[in-house]
Amino acid sequence: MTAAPASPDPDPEAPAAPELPAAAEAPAAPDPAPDPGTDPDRTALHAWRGLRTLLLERHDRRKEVADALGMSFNRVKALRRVAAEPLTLRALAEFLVVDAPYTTVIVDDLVRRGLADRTPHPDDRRCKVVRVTAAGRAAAREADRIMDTPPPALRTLAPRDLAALDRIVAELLG
Amino acid sequence: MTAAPASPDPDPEAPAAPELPAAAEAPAAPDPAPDPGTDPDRTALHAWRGLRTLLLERHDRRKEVADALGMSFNRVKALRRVAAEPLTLRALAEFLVVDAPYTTVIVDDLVRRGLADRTPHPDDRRCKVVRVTAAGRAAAREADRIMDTPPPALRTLAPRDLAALDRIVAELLG
DNA sequence: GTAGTTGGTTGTGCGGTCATAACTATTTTT
DNA sequence: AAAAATAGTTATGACCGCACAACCAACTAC
Repeated sequence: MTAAPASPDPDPEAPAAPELPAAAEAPAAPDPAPDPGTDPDRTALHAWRGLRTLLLERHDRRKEVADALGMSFNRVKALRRVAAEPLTLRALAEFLVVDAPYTTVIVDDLVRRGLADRTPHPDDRRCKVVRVTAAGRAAAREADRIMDTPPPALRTLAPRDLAALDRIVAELLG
Repeated sequence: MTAAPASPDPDPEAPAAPELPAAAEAPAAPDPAPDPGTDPDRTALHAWRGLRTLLLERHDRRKEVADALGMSFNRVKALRRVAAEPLTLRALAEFLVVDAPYTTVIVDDLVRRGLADRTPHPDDRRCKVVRVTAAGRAAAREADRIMDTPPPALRTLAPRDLAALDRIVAELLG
């Protein structure tokens, strides 16, 4: 754990950083989208920005899970895949969209952490099957737990709204 | 542009990679969430996973914008910030949550690309103000355009649903 | 006016991501 | 049986993100 290199720092006692005189211009970036209004495109933009803020800024589970497990998100992704089902290095490589050598590196890392092991393939002695260990399964479960934690506000949403959201999201996914 | 190291490869003529015999076990990870049902927590989980899929997998605008502009997403973030409003390196560092030396590196990069320049601060000769150039403003606009592009399905949603989604998202953001 | 603080730069280095090349051990093809 | 393909490993090395240390210039406070 390292100290934050730059905090939001709303300290009212701070010596006040030098501000720009703000040369009477356009009012600089209305980020939360101009106005929902009734125009569908405008509303879509507003909703889209809101969704991005919610998922990418407010609740960045990738970062959380990487921090919690002390490994990069890609390792977590590999671990979860392996925990879901033992697979060959080749299959893992395909899943992660990386080449074979790097897959070896990734699996080496998981093995070194005691989260996975390599076992011979029953039918093909060239292959190795990557399996999760008990510790790995626990870690993967923890990862799942974090990834699957919705924002608190989602769980306290009015049931009708929650149902509507779920239905709409399903529709958006086709 | 490099060739994809491993494609999804659903080629039916391929020699068929060695599959595991699938040792009659639990049915391996029901990822799209078990069932919406009527349980609020279950519905919340389902909706949350759907949102993550939509935002993080189907429409990863960060990757798109980085690819389109040929720079890392962090550079894009810096560029957009600078384009919104000229600011000092210190302020930019705070915004990006990186330390001062790395901020210098980032700004150097933007300057080298012709997207920004450094100008003296009117009131404090220690400071430098980073401003966007014309090319930088164009690049930032392009970045904005990509980031602000909702999934097509969102724009073709029934107006009632779109309005509902927008309202619910706003509520989730507090 | 000297001391301490702040803004910025340069240099160095660590860890992560990832590819290429080269090699071994198998399996498949002919 | 020889040739070709496939699974995996072992270098090696590139690039990126980013921090830390050390430093200078300018501003602030005593």
